[in-house]
Amino acid sequence: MTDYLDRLNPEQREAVETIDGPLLVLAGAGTGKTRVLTTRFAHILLSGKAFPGQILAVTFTNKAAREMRERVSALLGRPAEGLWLGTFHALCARMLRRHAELVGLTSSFNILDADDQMRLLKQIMEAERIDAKRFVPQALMGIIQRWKDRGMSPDRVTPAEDTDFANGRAKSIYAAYQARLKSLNAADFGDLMLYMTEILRDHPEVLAQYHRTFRYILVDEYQDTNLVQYLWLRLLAQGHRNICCVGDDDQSIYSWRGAEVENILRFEKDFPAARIVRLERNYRSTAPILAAASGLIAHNEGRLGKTLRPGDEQRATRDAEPVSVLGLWDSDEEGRMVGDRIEVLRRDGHTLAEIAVLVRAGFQTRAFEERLITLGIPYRVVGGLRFYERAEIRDAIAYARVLHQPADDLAFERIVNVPRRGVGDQAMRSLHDRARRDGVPLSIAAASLIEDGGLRGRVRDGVRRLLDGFVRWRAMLPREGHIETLSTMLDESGYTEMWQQDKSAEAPGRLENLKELVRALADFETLAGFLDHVSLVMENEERAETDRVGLMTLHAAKGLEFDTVFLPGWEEGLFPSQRTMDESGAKGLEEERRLAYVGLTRARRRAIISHAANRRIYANWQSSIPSRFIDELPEAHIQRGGSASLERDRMLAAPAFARAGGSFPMLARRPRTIEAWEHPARPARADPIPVGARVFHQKFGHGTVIAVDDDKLDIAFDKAGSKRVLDRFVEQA
DNA sequence: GGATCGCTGATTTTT
DNA sequence: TCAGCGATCC
Repeated sequence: MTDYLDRLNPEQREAVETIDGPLLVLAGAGTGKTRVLTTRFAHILLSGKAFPGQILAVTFTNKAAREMRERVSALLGRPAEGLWLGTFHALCARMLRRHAELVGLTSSFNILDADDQMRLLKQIMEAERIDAKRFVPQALMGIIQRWKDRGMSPDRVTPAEDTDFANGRAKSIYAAYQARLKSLNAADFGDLMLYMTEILRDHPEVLAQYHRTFRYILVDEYQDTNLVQYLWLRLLAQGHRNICCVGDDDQSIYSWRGAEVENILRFEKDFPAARIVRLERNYRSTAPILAAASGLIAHNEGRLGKTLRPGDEQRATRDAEPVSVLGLWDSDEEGRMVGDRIEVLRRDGHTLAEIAVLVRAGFQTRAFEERLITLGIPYRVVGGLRFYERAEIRDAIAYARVLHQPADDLAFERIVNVPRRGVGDQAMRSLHDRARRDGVPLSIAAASLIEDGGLRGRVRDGVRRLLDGFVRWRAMLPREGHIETLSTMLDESGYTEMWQQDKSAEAPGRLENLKELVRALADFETLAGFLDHVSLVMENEERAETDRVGLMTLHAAKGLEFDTVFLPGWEEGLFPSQRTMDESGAKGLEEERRLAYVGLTRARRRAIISHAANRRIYANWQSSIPSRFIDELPEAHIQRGGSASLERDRMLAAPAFARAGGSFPMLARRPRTIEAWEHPARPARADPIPVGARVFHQKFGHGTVIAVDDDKLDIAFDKAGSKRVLDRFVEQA
């Protein structure tokens, strides 16, 4: 009965068996976090402490929720049903449907996606006559979302929290935006958390009800919670105080999305007498990889302090290769290096799906894609545009939304002129005016405009055909079912034909996606069920288990693992990203370092870090220096190599090069060298530059040296901000 | 109302 | 480099 406990190590076992009272599990990368969470879940059920419906289990991603559900079912030996297991947002949506009227919505409220949100905000900013050029709507959206992340409805935004965006009108636009959402009976993602937290805070009877229901609370990826999620959890946990949070402060990489690591740090304060269990035995990576990752992350301050060590020393050491650090001439060579090595691995019988290339920013994947295409190596780009974010899918869903909910103005607006029905700005304005005048949805306003001649000619005919269509499709729905109806609707509305007529290269793919969407409908009983799913589960269901190399950002790689991990582009400015450092300073740098740590700890057996001396950024070449993170890796566990050798250093040091501003496009097409090289030995500078010195740099101008690290200088440039550059690129002013 | 031209600006994005 | 947007023209 309890043999599942035998498979755990002592710390894991403690985390599973400490059922009552607050518990914080600090789980390093690869220490069996998911196993602990799922086993704990099953253990609570199997020990008879609670029924499935009395456990609240929260994750961040749908994937994590699905995984937990599957693994709990496996442990129980039967499907786990009636669970409150899901993402923060899905759980809040479910709760909010019950209490919607408390915040002025009805239980059938719509959940808007990013696209709808932006359109709405733009409309409001336009109405408020805000110059969209000076104040970009995206920026305000970001501000509003951060407010929501911190649990602030418009009336709670204090002057101190306000920004000077749009001359101090941000708060009032926020209020208008919220009002508009309510009038549309809609909530955005942030609202799901915000409203539910407000309800729990202001309605003790509702809170008491959930206290009765939830005896145990489990939280995954606790380091990623934002303030409103934290408040929500704290309210719910006040009942039985049986809350277990699992997280890793070293893997907190979403602060720019509002996540606050501080939530972990204050757990003990909020829950006195909380038990803390550290999981430090790593069963994933080899000893050198762990040593490199640990050595790197040790450079961060303010950690809760964990040290990863191999769970199985023998296994982690056997045949373990050091972490490779390769210095390359330019980004092209880096691409070739990665491609060539993947080819070798493939020839040696390695599974491609066990290889990943992890980059800092999305655009970097492109270079590797091109290389892999040339070599004929199958790959998959993880992330990027997701299925439900594609235009054709969103259009089709908008059709479905109008079908389901004729009053869904945002959806109606999206499709009324797709395919073209001659509805332009002018007609749109009439529609809006009429809708406002009569206090009716756009579709009703359209009907009334056709009736009294407010719309004429081609526009009238087109819109009339559309409205007639909806009447027909709605009648068809109960008779023929949602699958048949949706596909008929897409055909009869002319939407399918629009893409059939389209001559562009993407058109066939889009038609394929539409078919896929109709297929996906089969998984749902009703149209409503499907629509709720798409708004909450915006993800691309991975199908076809083909063997492919993974290309993705470091963020997208969190939670995944691979035998071999390539980590290209470890250069100052790119990684750590200059922009992060400019915007968030030392804190930003630490988050970048955590990102590097996440990257390294994805690797089971092999990690290959690389940096290029010259990188093509957009149109031109830029020279760059190795990332400071490379210097922070413990030398004993890494192996340096690469082609950017003595020759390069001699050239970099040459005065002519420095005078040319540090870039030399004419040299970019240097003949390829096969992996030779040892680590570049570099000539010391004859006249060392001291801290505080005034210096001049060809590209960045004048500045003051604020720190010296070997041959690298941290310089606060008067105009260009602070940067790290090689001493040979500057001269004392 | 719709096509075309030219300018701008460009991380990370679990829901 | 190049996509996405707004301004401009038909």
